[in-house]
Amino acid sequence: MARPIGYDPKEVLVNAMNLFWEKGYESTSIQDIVAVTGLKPGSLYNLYGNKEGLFEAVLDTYSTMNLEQVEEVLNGSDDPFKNIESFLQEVVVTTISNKKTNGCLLVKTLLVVPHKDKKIQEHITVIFAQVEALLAKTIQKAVDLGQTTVDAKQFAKFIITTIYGSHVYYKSDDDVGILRQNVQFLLDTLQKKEHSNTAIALT
Amino acid sequence: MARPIGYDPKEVLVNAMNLFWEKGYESTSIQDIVAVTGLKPGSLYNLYGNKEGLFEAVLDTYSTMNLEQVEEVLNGSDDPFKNIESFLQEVVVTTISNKKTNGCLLVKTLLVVPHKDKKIQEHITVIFAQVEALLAKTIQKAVDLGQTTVDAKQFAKFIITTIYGSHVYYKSDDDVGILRQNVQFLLDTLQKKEHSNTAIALT
DNA sequence: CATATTCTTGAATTATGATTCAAAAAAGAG
DNA sequence: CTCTTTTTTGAATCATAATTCAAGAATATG
Repeated sequence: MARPIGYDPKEVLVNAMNLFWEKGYESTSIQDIVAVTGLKPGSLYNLYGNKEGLFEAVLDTYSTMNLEQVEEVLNGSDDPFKNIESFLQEVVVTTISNKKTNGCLLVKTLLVVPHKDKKIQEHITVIFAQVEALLAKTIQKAVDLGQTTVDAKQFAKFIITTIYGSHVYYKSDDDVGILRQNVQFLLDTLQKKEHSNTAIALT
Repeated sequence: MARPIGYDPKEVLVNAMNLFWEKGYESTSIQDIVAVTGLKPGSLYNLYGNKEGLFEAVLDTYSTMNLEQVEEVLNGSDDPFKNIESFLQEVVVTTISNKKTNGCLLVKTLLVVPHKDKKIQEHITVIFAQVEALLAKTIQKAVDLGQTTVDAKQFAKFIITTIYGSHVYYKSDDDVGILRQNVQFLLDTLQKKEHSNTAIALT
């Protein structure tokens, strides 16, 4: 009855996402989006209303992908401490492989999106809170098993803070050592161990 | 012999700085700068060449101000551990009072400035390294006095990472508690103490 | 195969913002 | 008071980018 869409909406969003991620919201033009997605301006505006709408859809794509990955790692085994360890190592690996695109899209966006843009800010805040909640739940499991004695909620916040910070730090100094070191400090603190001075191995 | 300049160059830079800080580089137009500085476009271009040149001058102003402050606190007393403590508390206070302007201008800029802009990126990297070096020196003093046993350089990096991260975290969740908590974790780790669960008092 | 419906196209429009430049203004030297 | 030098002005220009829209294309249904 009607002309069907001639593209994969998922693919469009992933392509747009990668571009926004690399160049940032302000520096990415609709022309750029047209170039990477193949869709013409009219189609894009038809689909998403405007640039901001497209960006919100991109944020959804990004955060869904991330949340799924985090959830998978944090529930990877029966051993919560191991899962936290895997999560932290995963973060290191991801940060390194994201180098070109400058760390986390959400962090970047949060710091930059103008104040007016409450909608986007709140969107991101909600996603952050979800990741933190997942992490806190896993830490609590570790506490229940006697693997650590930290305050789960507090320590989840501390971990998240360190991850944010690592993204920034790595951007200014791309020495992989810092990433591993920070993870090691976190694990040591979690276990109240002496800091070992040896970086953890990467998988 | 010639017409003298009719403004205070320092004041111009501080005004421009505050605007860039609040709105970000891309979202600040020359028109905006004209509005807050009182200088007309022609004068601005005369002085700084272009928008990027102006921004570099702003970065200089910002980092000079910051470095001076950091140096002052870290050399505030004969007790290096106390000085580190004061520094961390100072950071908390500053982060809170900066709320409106979204954390550190340098962090924000680093994450956002397009790749091409190597000059600005390197500029910021150098400043970061200076702060870190100051911090490492103070920690080393503490080590020499037997106040702590951490690796000074490593721990300086960890502190810096946490500060970056706090800026981001606080942006998404303006609960002051997180800032104090993170500082407490750092101090506990520095002393290898049990984490106390009580936030440090603000001055 | 005609038609209704929805999707696509991309040039045209509108908006915004960086930059230039020729003319005007200010000050001191002679 | 005139002239030289430097600064200031701000409208005009140039550049870029967001958004619109009328015409064309594709499909399924009757």
